[in-house]
Parts: sequence; C-alpha cells; structure tokens
Amino acid sequence: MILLPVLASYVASNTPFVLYANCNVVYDGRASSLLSDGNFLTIYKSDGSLQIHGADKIMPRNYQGAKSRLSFDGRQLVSHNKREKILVNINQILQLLPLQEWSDHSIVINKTEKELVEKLLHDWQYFIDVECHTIVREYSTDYGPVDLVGVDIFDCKHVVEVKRRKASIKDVTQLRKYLECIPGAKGYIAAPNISPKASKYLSQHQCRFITIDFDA
Amino acid sequence: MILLPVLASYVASNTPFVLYANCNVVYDGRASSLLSDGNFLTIYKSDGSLQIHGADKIMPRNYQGAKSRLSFDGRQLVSHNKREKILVNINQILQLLPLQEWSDHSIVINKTEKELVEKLLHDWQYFIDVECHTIVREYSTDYGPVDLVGVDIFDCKHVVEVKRRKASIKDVTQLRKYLECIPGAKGYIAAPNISPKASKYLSQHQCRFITIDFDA
DNA sequence: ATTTGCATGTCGACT
DNA sequence: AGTCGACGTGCAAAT
Repeated sequence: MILLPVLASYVASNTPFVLYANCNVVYDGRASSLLSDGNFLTIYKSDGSLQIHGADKIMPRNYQGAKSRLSFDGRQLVSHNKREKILVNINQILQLLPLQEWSDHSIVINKTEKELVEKLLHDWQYFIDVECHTIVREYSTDYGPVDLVGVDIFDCKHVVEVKRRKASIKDVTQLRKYLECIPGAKGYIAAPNISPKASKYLSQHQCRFITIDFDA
Repeated sequence: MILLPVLASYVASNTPFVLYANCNVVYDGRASSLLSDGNFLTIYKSDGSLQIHGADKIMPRNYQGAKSRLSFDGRQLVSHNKREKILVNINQILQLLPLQEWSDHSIVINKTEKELVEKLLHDWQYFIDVECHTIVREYSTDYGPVDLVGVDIFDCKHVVEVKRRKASIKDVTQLRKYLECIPGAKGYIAAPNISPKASKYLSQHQCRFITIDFDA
C-alpha cells in the first residue's frame, strides 16, 4: 500500500493527520480494551493526543491524551505515555489527510458557573435576603473552597454552592461537606433548578434552595 | 468553490464526513460560545452528532450530540436539536472526505468498577473481614443504590462504595449519603488507593478504607 | 422525559 | 506530581 510510507512520514515529522482505515485497536492502561476489526477514523494532533472514532457518539472509541508519543512500524501505530498504551493495527488505509495550519485557539464561552457566582455576589441581598458585611468568593475550608460565603451581623456564615444547571443530589452532598467544616453555618444551593429528590434531601438538612439563572 | 455542492450532497444524504475548513463556529444552548476564524476539523456522524476539533486536546471545541439535525445552506452548516444550535460558517473548504462503511461496533472493555464489585463480592471475607449471611449488590436506598451491602450475624449492615481508581473526597461524601439512609451501618470505601484528605475525612466518620485493585 | 452515577471521563487551577 | 472541582461534561441504565 502506497500510503503507508506517507503515514510514516507524518508520524516522523509530528504532522497532525486524519486516517480512515480498516483496523483494530488494543488499549491497555487505566482500563484495557479491544476494538475488533472495522473501519475507524483516527485523529492525531501534534500535542501528542490520539483518538479513534466510530460511526456514532461524540466520544472516541479509544483515546490517549496529550504528551503521548506516537510511533509507526509500518503496520502499527503505537501511542504510549507513562502508564498507557494504544496499538492501532492497520489492515488497510482508506483515506489519509495531513492537517496543516491547524488552529489551536479556544472558544470564548458564556453562561459559566463563574458568571452565576458574580451575579449572586452582585445582588446578594436580593437572592439570599440576609444582610452580610462580608462576602468571600472561593472561601477556603479544610475540604476545599466554597463558591460563596457571606457573614451576617450576628457572625453567622451563609454558605452557598452555585451550580450552572439543575442541582442534583450530589451537589447537596458537596454542600454538606463544606457545612461540616463551618460550624453553625447556613447552607444554600443556588441553581436554575433542582431535582425533587435533591430538594427533599436539601430541606431535610435545613438548607435552602435559591433560584438563579442566566436570564436578566 | 467546487466542494460546496459536494458537501451539500453529503448533508442531504446523511453521509458521514470529515471536513477540514477555514471557518468560525457559533454555539448557543446550555451555554453559548464563539470560536473565531481558523482552520478546524469538523466531523459529522450519521447518528446526527457533529464535532469541531482544534489542533489539540481530546475534546472537541464545539459539539452537538446524537439526534441532532444537520442542514447546509451553501455557506453555513447548521446543527440543531431541541434546545441547542451550532452554526459553522465556512470560509473555505480545505479538505472534504465522505466516510463510507464506517463501523459502529463498540469496544470490549476490562477493568471496570463492576469487575471490582464482583471481586469483592467473591472474596468478601478476605476484604471486609466480617462474616455476612447476606450480601446484596446495588442495594436500593432512598438516595440511590449502593454498590454492596453485607448483613452480619448481628444484623449490622456493612455498606461498601467501590471505586475503580484512587478514592477522593467526593467518594466519601457519596458513601455518607448512603449511610444516612441506613441507620447503624458501617461504611467502607474499596478502591486501589485513597487521597490523604479523603482518608482523613473517611476515618473522621468512622469508616474504613479497603484496598482492592485489578491485580490478582 | 427525568434522574442518577460511572468514566480510560477531560481539563484547568492550585498546592 | 497530587488533589480538587467544573464541564455545554458524555453516556447508559433505571424510574
């Protein structure tokens, strides 16, 4: 097959490429897996990452993160890093493209949790309805930082965990963890919505739900 | 550009394809984002999913899940589903490949959490060191199923949360949530390892750590 | 349709 | 290198 030397040259020069090939994939590392023979799409990026995609799903069938080393012995692509290894056994190359001048800039994103935190901080009184002389972002505790902590005139702390989407049970467990290190504090989940079970669990622990979303 | 009608035909016939193009991407849905002009790799799969990759990372810059609808108006790829929308504004097509006969079978995977659960179940005595007349997998509680619950001769319940990798603080909070619904139970985290903070948090709550891994 | 928890989660930030 | 938490998490299973 005439494309094998081309592939070899891409690997040698760390050129990113897309390879459509009949192949199978063996992975061993954190888990281990086999992908049996079929036509799959392999993407190599010059950060060292490798991913093998099937005909559906967003997630690749197999993948290896950045800073992996790729090599090619004529038939087999091998990607390995400290503790993981992928073998792509190539039966037949169907398509092969180099990806030159591939851009690496990132997206600019809105509607993040950070924005909701800012919003709540700015309009604390409206959302929490308790006057606080101090409000701290990323309040540090023994078991990690809390999104927002306000201190009222009685020195009582109001601990708020903010979520960008509907709050679930595990969000409440996260809040409880923080509450344990801050004796006497009141707990809040602030989110656009909350699931019924999470809501029940929240109120059983004398915590309150605050509605907050991205609309004006 | 001669490739635009080709792209149109792929979209019309729901043919999966890889498109390398100079483009920008606008997303609005759960969040909103902008990816400014650059050369990016777009993958369309016939399950309706779309993803736009940059030159690094495993994750795409933008994506849309399965069951989305793709259309093309000559310049712009549009993918939308119930509540999300992506626009890919194409300045120039650099490469375009149809992906025929793309395989959709999945990997066969080993070293899952399920395997660790089986292992612990099979050698309960060795790991937990308490004789139990009953051991239940996926034991149902008000706040979700527990991996393993054993009942000893004093009717005391031993609640085990299994993790396939190093246990962290949030794994302990998950265990505690289950313990709350089962009064008088003893709690265990079984994992290959545990972080120092998680270990401290675990012992503060009178729970035990059990070492279990994928080796023989 | 909603909710939950696993995942080779990935990724970024901070220690 | 280790730990932690957000993420448009994705994804499957259970309800």
